[in-house]
Amino acid sequence: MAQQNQISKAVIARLPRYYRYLRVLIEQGVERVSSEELSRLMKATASQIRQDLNNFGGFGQQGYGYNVKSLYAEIGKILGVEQVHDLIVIGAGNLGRALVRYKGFSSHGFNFRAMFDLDESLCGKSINGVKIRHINELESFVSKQKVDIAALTIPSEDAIQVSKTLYGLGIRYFWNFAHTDLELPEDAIVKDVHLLDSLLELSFAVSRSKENKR
Amino acid sequence: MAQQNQISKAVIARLPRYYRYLRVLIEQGVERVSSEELSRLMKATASQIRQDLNNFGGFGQQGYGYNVKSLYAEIGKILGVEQVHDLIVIGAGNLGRALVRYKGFSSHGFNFRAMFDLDESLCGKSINGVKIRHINELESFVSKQKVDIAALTIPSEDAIQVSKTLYGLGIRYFWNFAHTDLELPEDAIVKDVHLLDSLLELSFAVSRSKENKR
DNA sequence: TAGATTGTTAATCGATTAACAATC
DNA sequence: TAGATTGTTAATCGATTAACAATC
Repeated sequence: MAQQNQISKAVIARLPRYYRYLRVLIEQGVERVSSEELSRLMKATASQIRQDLNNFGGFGQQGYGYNVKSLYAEIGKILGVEQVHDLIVIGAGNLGRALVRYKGFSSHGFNFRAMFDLDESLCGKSINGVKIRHINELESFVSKQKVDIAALTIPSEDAIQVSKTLYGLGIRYFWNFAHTDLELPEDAIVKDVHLLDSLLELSFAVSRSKENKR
Repeated sequence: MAQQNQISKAVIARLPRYYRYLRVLIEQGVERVSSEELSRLMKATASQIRQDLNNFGGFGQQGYGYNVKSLYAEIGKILGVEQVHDLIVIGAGNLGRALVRYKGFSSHGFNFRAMFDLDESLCGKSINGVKIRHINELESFVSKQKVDIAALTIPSEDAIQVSKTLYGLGIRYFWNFAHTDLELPEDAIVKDVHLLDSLLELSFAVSRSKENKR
């Protein structure tokens, strides 16, 4: 366990991108790829690619490069794509529904098991086969079913509260779309998707370019 | 212009978060804050906060700290929140509709001007007051209207193609939700929101914790 | 003035890149 | 074997943190 304990966040964040490019290569029927070729494709350095991959073991072969299919499979394994992941979505609004309807997740083992909402009029309905339940069923549902990840698509204050409840019920992985930081103990792992923040970064770039044009 | 030309991406990515915390302080009626207090709140170092803010000029005062309201306003100005940003959304699917319906953007000057889709049966409809047009109206629309940012909520291959078209029409800022990297010249600024990638990072953490439990 | 806290320079840390010996 | 390309160590670069003189 200790070996792969200290892999930096930067490396982990790059893995899905490798995975993506390798898939494209497979679809193109490419059998092998060198770090040099991959680096040109991905606009990274070959050094970085070799360094990154070697965090997990030597997947390549000197004089040959990397076998595309097996590297793809290895990275998939590292990312946990082979396992089934059970998700619930808190908040059955537009964003929550968009997540449940999106086709791209299930092919990587992500399965939405239920949605929860405060709005009674939504309860009982199904989105893409996923039933909307009232938030007061949350506790009983989570204690009976396996839930790996909770996606939060509710307003900030609610997200902070509900995430605490979910933590209390044993959930440790959170996909947070609320525009706030959650307030959870250290061992909770939160992946934030702050849409306004990313839009503001774009806005910064827009404004700056206007400055420069003056 | 040269002064503020070389601010690192890491700093820019942190600005929206400062902005968010300062807003909360304003709402709590807090008048002034020291880098030390803010650092405790945000779980950052006071050093980093002072360093970050000083990229844009001395907003603080020795022995006093920072005035919350004016710092908030300054960061807002830097992020370009004071300006109006005109957006179009390519793809009127679930995600595109969720973006247009979300209330949080307009209060920061982001206005959706139109949505575009291939599906004729959607065209003419409006989502939250934003009209869906056929994709073949894109060129004429963009040449007549001011468009700052294009949000792409369409499949990967389409996103690559359409973004090239949009670039040709003069658009330089892209909010990309497609699960691919765009292929645009250097001066295009792309902010990616790769939902599957972020979910895979969570999945990695889930798998690794299971490893450790064995 | 004394105390507090900034702005800024210097030190440290980590991540990226370069180089090259090992090896297929 | 010769050529190619990895795995890995060393050098560089950039970002974060610490320290402290400047100053409100």
